[in-house]
Amino acid sequence: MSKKEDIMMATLDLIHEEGLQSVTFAKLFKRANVGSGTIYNYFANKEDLVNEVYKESRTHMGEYLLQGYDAHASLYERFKCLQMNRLRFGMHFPKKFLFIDSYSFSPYISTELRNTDDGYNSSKTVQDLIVDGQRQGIIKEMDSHLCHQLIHGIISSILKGYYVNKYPLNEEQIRQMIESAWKAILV
Amino acid sequence: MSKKEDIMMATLDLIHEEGLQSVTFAKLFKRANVGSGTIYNYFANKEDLVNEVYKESRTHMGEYLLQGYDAHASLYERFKCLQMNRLRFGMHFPKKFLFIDSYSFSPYISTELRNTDDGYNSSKTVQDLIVDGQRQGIIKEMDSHLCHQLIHGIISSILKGYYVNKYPLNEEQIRQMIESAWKAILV
Amino acid sequence: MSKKEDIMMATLDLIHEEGLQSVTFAKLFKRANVGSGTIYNYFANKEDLVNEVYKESRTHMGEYLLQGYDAHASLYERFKCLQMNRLRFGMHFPKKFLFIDSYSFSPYISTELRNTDDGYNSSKTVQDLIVDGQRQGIIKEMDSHLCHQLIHGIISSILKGYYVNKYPLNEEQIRQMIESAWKAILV
Amino acid sequence: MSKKEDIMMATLDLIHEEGLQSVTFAKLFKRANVGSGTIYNYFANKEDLVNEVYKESRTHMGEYLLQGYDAHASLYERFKCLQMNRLRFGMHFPKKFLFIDSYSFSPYISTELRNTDDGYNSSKTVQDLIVDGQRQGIIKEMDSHLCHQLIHGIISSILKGYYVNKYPLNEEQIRQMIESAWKAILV
DNA sequence: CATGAATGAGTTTTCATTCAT
DNA sequence: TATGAATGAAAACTCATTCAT
Repeated sequence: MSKKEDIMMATLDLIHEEGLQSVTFAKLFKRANVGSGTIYNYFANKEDLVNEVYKESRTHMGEYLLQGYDAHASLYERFKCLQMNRLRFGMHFPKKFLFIDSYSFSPYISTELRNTDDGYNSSKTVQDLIVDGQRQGIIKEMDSHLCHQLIHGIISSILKGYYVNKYPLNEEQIRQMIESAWKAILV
Repeated sequence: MSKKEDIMMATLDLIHEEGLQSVTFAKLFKRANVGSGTIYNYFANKEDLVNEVYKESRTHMGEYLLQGYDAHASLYERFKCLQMNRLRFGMHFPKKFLFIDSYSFSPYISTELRNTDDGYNSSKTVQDLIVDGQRQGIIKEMDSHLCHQLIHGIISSILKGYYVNKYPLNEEQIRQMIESAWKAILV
Repeated sequence: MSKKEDIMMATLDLIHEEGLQSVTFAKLFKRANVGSGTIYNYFANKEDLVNEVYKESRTHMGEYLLQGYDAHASLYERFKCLQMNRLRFGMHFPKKFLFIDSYSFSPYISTELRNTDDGYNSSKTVQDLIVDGQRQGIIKEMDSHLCHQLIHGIISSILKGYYVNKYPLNEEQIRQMIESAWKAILV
Repeated sequence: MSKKEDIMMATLDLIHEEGLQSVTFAKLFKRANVGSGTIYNYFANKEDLVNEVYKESRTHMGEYLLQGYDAHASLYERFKCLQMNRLRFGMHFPKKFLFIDSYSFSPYISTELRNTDDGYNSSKTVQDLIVDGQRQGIIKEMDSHLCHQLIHGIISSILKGYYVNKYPLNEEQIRQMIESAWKAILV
């Protein structure tokens, strides 16, 4: 793995373990096994580093969300695919998921960065799905962003419960959860 | 207003504007219009100050949640009252709500404080409601703390979108969201 | 003496001893007997500190040059007064004189700072003297700034010889040097 | 041009633009368009590089000073030739002149290098001229090195004013300055 | 010879905290 | 109580130099 990746991974690890505010360069270098100057070959400063990690996480999640997505499948199939992917991403990459969740609305992440496209248009895909569902009279009429945020909140809460080991999430339970989220936005 | 209150308000303001990790005492003293030594008359150190602000915010929210609560109303009425209060608290006191939401799990907030009662038993009230609903077979069977977290997560997610101006939140939309959160926990 | 003065003096000393480029804050703090953070209560950074020292030196010299100056004395008397003061300043404050001499034309000192008034109009007094002398037909016709610079170069060279102990400078010798400089600009 | 020359030129340029103390290898490599390791094929380290540039500048000036010098001309003619060459060198090669002037006494330039012959005996030529003039009773009695320094100081001072655009230096003014410098060392 | 990624010692800078007033 | 100058440990950052390719 490249030094740059080492550093980004160590950053994500440390943020997960101790929170952004207690990530110091000293800890970072030790964890990433690089010399103290090395980071400056790749990142201008700490803020830049964190932003890069954020961007990479967002891009990764954006890509992950669309895995196996079939635009011609039924509404529920499409919903299920997207939200299962979201859930699975959170299960496999808890550090990235939590980092995105925690910092997307913090002042540390600039507005423009927050609103930046993740390169996979996953956000637009979800929006389209919602609008489509509303047109068909299946999904409740409401601001599509609001609806998106609602779904995200549900999935996100489920994951947080999973993270603290409140319950296991096997295939059957995942299915139940997705269904539960689906019900929340039906007319 | 007392010096102590000045300091706590300035702390909350700065955390909201720049994030906990970039709140320095220098900024704090300037904003609160007090001398740099003054804080040590009221707080043992920075961590203590932040914990005090956290405690005050939690107490405030706890009190707010129970406004107009009628223990004898129907299950849904009680749910609606509590969650509407939660949503309204978030709308009226964004700094406090976000601070609680963002830092409840940060290492900066001591564990004992995080689990402490807010002085209004609002937490217990919500738990009781959930257990009651499950006993009646209306609310899905799951750990009651987890269920509480699920509801909080939904409301929180919606508020965050609102904070960054993704959408407005009028009476109609508030009603919809409470309903959706309700549906999400039904059997 | 104030901490600020301690720091400025130590700065001047170190620049004199080792040159600007090898003045580090570590040396500075040790020499000035202050804590490492203290400097930042007075100066924004190293450049700011050096500029302040430069300004103070210039102001001091500007004030010194006009000591005992009588605008109604004869041309030569006035010339003698100004240049003797210049020479005496250099003899009593070698560090300041050399610092001004070395850094006035270095890229470290911004053009605007170099051209800044020293607060005593000593520069203008010299210019006026030259123009007056030229009007009277005593001083050679030439650009007055050029003439000023010429005189400065002579005095400055004499001082540098003095600094390296090439000769003593008693009253009689000072008189001779001033006379020598005077001859250099006569018609 | 060879890599070595590229590096030396870039060094001189950067010293002129920002001062020795802020010339970093990073800037140097970029300016000279070479890889960061390349310099170590030609110079042992930074100090060595700067000393090489210094030596080259001194040699160039030494050669320049003797242009058109006629050992059999009159004392004043010889003086004029040498000092005009000095002035013209400064006008045509400001970077080299200033570098020599500014850093001759800096701790960065090794003492032995500073006192080293420039390869053209220009220094000895000036010394001889002075001693000759003193023997003839034309030039003031003083240490010949000091006299040399006095003359250099005058020329240098004039050039510095010229560099910062205080005044132009045309043929007439050059002639005047040489004459003034001459007068300054007469008995 | 030429390169540039990696390094870590050294430097600058920050900032919570103390303490004399 | 209220202050703010002074502090120094810790943090961020720089940069000459090395070395594998």
